[in-house]
Amino acid sequence: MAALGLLARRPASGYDLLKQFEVSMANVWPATQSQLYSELNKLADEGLIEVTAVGARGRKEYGITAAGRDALRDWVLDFHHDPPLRSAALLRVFLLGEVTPEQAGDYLMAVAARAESTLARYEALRDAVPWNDTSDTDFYGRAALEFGLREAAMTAEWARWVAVRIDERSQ
Amino acid sequence: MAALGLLARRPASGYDLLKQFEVSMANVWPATQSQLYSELNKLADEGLIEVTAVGARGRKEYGITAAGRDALRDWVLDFHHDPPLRSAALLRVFLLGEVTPEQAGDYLMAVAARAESTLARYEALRDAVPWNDTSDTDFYGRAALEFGLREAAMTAEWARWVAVRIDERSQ
DNA sequence: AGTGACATGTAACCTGTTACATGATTTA
DNA sequence: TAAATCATGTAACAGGTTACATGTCACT
Repeated sequence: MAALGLLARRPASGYDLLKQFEVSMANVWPATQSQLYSELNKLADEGLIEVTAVGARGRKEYGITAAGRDALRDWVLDFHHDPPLRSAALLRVFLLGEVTPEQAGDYLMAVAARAESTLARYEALRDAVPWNDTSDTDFYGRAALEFGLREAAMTAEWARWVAVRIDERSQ
Repeated sequence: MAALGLLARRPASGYDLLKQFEVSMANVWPATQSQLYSELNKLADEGLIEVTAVGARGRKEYGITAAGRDALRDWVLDFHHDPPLRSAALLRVFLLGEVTPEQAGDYLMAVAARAESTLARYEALRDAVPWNDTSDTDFYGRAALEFGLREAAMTAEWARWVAVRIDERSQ
């Protein structure tokens, strides 16, 4: 669906999309090259996209069809079918009793450090990108970034909070 | 790995684990019956768990082995191999430009409402469970719950924040 | 005797990953 | 002309899902 979403903005080849994924959606929806090409063929088979131009080196430029745009709109507004998330990070927390309090504390401080470096990266992105509120792409990209910012800050605070409690408890 | 973690606490059968998953870990690591039984056989093949008792109706009770405990400790402290998360919910936000501002706003208010009901559920859980800080299981379970509480609150606030901005922008 | 809970497993299918494979075009 | 980039695809495998399949034991 991510590929369909990008093609809704403008036509592109698999190769183009791959690069767009790297810059704009890597944090949200990572996709491998192999996956993307088979996804494009599948979307084309279903009539949601179509080849709009053929270029050099076998390049196929795809564009979204009317049916594709309908399917995308349906998907965007339907959040009931979201797969339940499976968080290895949280599962670890459940199992932290298996290691010493020192190790558990170190682990949480590492989690906090990672969240803080993610936060710094997102802040840099927020400050570097000239967001233009009149563009939907910019506006909603900024909204998604805001989520990332808040989540990273929350995670770092939470990890330090737990680390402090582990420390208190182990004395 | 979740099964291994539960078996580290006490021996259990696949059937027992299935019920434990439903109550204690469903929010973090959902698992299907089919998956669990094949996982148990795989763990047994690898020598990380072993059958400690055979009961009626073919019941096999598994216990963690020394090798299993080592593997679990390694896994718990290693957060580098976490799979990158793929968030359908955030991808939707990126694509919200495909629908009208009204629909986008409704969508975000629905996200907020869902987060708030999750929050209420977690708060009820927090207040209902008699947490005993001297038990590792309780302590770390409480820490994981705290994450859930903060995440739900953050998500609800964020969704309302975005909804307000959509509203301002569409006037 | 029948129902419900206990208890485990297999088969078909889908999605995704890594690694492999191939070739065309541009640029230094 | 060699290297980098452009461009797409296949194969083997891993992990997960749904649905199917099977049988036992306790209780009424």
